[in-house]
Amino acid sequence: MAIGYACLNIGNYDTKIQTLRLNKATKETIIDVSKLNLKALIKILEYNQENDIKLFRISSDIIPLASHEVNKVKWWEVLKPELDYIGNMIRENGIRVSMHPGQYTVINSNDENVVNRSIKDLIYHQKFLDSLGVGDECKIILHVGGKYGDKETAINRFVYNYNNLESDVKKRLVIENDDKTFNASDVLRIHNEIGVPVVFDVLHDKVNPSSEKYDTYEWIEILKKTWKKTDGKQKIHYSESKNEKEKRSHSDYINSDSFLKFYNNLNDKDVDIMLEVKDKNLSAVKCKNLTDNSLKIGDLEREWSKYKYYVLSKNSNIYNEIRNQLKDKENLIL
DNA sequence: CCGCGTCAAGTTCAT
DNA sequence: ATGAACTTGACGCGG
Repeated sequence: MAIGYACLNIGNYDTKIQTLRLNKATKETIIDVSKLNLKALIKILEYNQENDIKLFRISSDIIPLASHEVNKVKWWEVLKPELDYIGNMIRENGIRVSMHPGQYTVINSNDENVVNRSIKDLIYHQKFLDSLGVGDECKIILHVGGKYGDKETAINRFVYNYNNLESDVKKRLVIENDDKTFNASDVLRIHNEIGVPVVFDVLHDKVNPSSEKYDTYEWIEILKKTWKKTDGKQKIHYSESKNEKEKRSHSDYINSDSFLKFYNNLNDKDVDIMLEVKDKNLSAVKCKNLTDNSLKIGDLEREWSKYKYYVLSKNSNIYNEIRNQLKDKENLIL
């Protein structure tokens, strides 16, 4: 079991992923920003290694404007030394990385141009992971896409376009139940047609449940079967609502009690858990510690002290919440 | 240095 | 109609 976080790292210098705007995009700026971002990724991976975090989602922005037509850079050649270095790091440290294209990547769109751009974007993600030389267990997570008023047709178009993807892309693709349209039952149906593994998203299932009366834990068991041995461990997404009103928004931090309850209820702990939460590595380290009975309070406090001044100065809200969460942990341990 | 309008891109839903 | 939300705030201009 590994617990991970997505894209960004809070509280550590030189870990920011930069973006480029179109009007600034030249061959030179694209390479410069890419190099900076790969340096940031190295820092993040070093942090992950120090903190025993073995699951991480790499930001799609790592290569700026990667699948846009303005980007003609052969980054996989220009940046080969950096990519090799990072790939070695990931393999040596036994980290499982993933990527998650944005909401703009929609392979079931009814607009052919959108589909073509989306395919290009998937190829970018595949090429990035392949250029690191990481194994097939390092996945690209994709949503099914839009409904366009007719779910049936939309699913069929997804299946058709999926089947036409090149096999290098397909071997890394997994799909996820979303918060509005395609629920757990829909993605399982798609799996049954094309064999693509399914990431179960706990929060999405809460806000967009299927008509079956399976609960979270039953769904996780059912969807475990969609993962073949070569796909690596089953992967799930865990997050919590920001509040009652903004149910679909991710919370600033993971609530210790809720997470432990969830974790203890898992029938099979042999699953990788990706947290989607605003405070990123902070909650990831905390949740990992929560599952580790051997951990001492002093370790938690040391961990926390590394961040508190930064977080306090940047975001006192998160500071207070996390401090309270750590108090929870003390109570749980004692 | 800070505030805030804007940023490559698609789709859905709440207001 | 508009804006927010999503995998994610950061860029960069004007003051």
